[in-house]
Amino acid sequence: MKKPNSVEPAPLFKTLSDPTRLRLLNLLAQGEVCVCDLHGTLGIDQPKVSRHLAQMKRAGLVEARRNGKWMHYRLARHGDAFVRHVLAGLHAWMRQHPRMTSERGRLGKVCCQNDRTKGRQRTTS
Amino acid sequence: MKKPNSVEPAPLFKTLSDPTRLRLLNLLAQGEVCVCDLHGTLGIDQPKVSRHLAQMKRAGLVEARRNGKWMHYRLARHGDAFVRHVLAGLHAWMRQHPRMTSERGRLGKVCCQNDRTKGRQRTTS
DNA sequence: CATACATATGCGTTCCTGCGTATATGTATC
DNA sequence: GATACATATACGCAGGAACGCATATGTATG
Repeated sequence: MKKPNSVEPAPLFKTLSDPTRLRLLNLLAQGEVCVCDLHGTLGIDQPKVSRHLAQMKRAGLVEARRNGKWMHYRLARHGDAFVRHVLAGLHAWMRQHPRMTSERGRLGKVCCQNDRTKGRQRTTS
Repeated sequence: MKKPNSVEPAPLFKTLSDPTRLRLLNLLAQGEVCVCDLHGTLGIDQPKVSRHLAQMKRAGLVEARRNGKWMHYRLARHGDAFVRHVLAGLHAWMRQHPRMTSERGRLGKVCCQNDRTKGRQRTTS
């Protein structure tokens, strides 16, 4: 089912070459997040968020789940070793980057209060 | 001297998002190579090779050394851990990619016969 | 210093990408 | 089914990236 040879680095790097997409990936590292949370946390227009998510979904970097009106996005665990390697390095970088860490911290104070039964907990209980 | 925090992933990924540049990096993994060898091996127009090399030089991925009329390019050992991580993964991928391996093999049958005293040896002595 | 060669760069064009705006789709509620 | 809300997409535009071509720079050699 997997085709490890079909993964070309150039398109992957292209997908990762946009700062907005990296900020989204950074938030998604926290777990499953709905679009309105991403939109609210980063202060980015909703259509812009949607488009970038769609692009990353096409690239196989994220997966989506519908829950009522809300779409929840999460990181896809990718089958290709090279992709996993790059993403692991990226997330390590993000973990120690002040602004990225700050944005991860801001997540959870915004928007839709639907089910949080699974996944991350809100800091503001 | 180094500024590890100044390395932004997005510009790095953008630099790596072009197939031609990846093919050049692949050849440079063999050691120091002059522009005419890159040009001849890959069958890419010389101005195109020069421009991509210049871009990667600006990004700190390669370094250049002049030897008479020839410019020799080599991979730069980058100070930033994240950059090194990504490049290591990339080169590992290239090592097991048929076309990339083939192109590395073709290197050394072309162009300028200037000093090879240091660095890789030609297969065609 | 004129020539030949290796490399770099300027220029105009074409293509791609990301954006803002408006609107379409999809879902729940009344 | 009409409304409200969350999300996705269509459209036109503006900036950027890569390219082909011509030419400039830089270096050795006669």
